[in-house]
Amino acid sequence: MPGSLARHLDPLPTGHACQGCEARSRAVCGILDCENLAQLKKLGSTLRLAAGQTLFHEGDPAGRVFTLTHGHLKLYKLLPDGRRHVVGFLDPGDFLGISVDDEHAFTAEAIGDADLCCFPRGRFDSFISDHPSMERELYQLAAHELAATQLQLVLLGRRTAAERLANFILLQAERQATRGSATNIVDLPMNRADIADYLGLTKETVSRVLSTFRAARLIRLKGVYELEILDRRLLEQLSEGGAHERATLISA
Amino acid sequence: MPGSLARHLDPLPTGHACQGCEARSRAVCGILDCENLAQLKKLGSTLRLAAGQTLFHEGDPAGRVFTLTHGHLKLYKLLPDGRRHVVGFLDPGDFLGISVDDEHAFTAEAIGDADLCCFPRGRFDSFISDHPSMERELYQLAAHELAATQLQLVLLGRRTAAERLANFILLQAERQATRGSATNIVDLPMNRADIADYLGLTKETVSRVLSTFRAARLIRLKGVYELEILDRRLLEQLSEGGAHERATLISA
DNA sequence: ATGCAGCAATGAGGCAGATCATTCTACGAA
DNA sequence: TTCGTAGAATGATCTGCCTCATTGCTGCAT
Repeated sequence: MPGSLARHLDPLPTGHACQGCEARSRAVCGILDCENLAQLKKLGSTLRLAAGQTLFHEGDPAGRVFTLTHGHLKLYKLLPDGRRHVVGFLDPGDFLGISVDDEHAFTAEAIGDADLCCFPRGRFDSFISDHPSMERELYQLAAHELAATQLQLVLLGRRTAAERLANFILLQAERQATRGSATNIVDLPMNRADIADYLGLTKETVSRVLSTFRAARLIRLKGVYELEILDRRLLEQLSEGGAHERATLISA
Repeated sequence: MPGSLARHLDPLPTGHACQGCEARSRAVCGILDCENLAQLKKLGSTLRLAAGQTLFHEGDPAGRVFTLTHGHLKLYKLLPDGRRHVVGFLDPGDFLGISVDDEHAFTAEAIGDADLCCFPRGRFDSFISDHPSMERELYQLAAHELAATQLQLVLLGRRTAAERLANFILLQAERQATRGSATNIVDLPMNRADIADYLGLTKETVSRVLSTFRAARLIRLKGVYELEILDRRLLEQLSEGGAHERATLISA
């Protein structure tokens, strides 16, 4: 969900601990200058997750906060009977650790291999207390997340399967645009079941709707984990949720 | 959604502008001492809304922030074709104005008559910059809201109509407990259509499920805008979303 | 009281999406 | 190459909730 735009950054001096970090331009630490960044970096450590590995479970004590530097995570909650809802996906640069509670509210699991910076919460908190710009940045982030999540509420509460998927594809494209190429090629690092659990659908419905989109020449599937947007305008109309469009656009 | 617990407050001296404010114990300004509170109060003004009146529309410039001091608001978003989703309800003490954008992300409308404190955003922002405790409080609030909204995502994405309503009733009861009586009497200031649009259902389904609950002796309807919880345990089981329970609890 | 207006409750039928089952495809191991 | 496996795609059927329509209730104005 975090959709902060890439910042322009001064290059780091050679030998800086964060040299070559692919996530810095999008991450909260990106607002720090050289010295402060190095200072923060020293407070934490790095961590590598293998595909499918769990970073933490729902209910675990939330003793650390993270910045994802490479790869993708999914965040989900489980109901007692096994139903699952994916609350969000994390891309490189995303921050993980906005929380009131001392417990994690969801499970975080690596989709592919992933790298993270991690910081003990106490040390991180006192660092941000000393750096008001970071504090403000985190507030902005939380506010931004909140707005995005409210949009997702509307999606889950009131939109059709086709609208949900159109919106998802465009959002995914947009997020990838902020981290590089602004093409119409969209990566889907997660599988169909993850998408389904994110959109409140079943994997079968996701499959079917994507097939419909393909048949209607809205998209082209380039393998399972990648697609190309062919008709952005129509996807946008679907995503906005105009009324009759739905019927006519897709039935054809 | 905001569920902050009531604070213990030192009484205000007679003549204080916030004397007798029913919302102070729950509101963000409640953490301020006498002087600072008076100082904040002077930055803004008060506002009274009649039932059904709109405070602002989605897309309006977000030039002010608010604290609801009396009554109830609903916050909703509209789709182009008229579908509506209620993002949340506001009770006395709730803060309205967490936002990154300079535009309101939803429409805010009074359910009954309502009173608010309102502050120009610029002045409010500089006030909180000068009061780190307020800043932290707002961050906490945003984080709390975010967590509550994520729970709502699961609700809308993965729960049945009965589970949604059981959860809604309990949540409503809980919020009222923080502002006074901890009884089993629950006020529903909003009408069935509002509840439906909040839970991603239709008003008919809300009606039907409430009737089912009544028939199953889970609740008693005391007029349209008030109900009594008769079997909290069963409601909780439903709300948690255990599997088979659903079938057996309600069919009887 | 009577009629009216606004919700809520209830009934009948339809449909979008779920569920269950099968086939297809890609890919890694033997 | 063949086999085996996992996920995706597709088909067949079912169902929970929606839609549309009617009835009932409560409060208010005449």
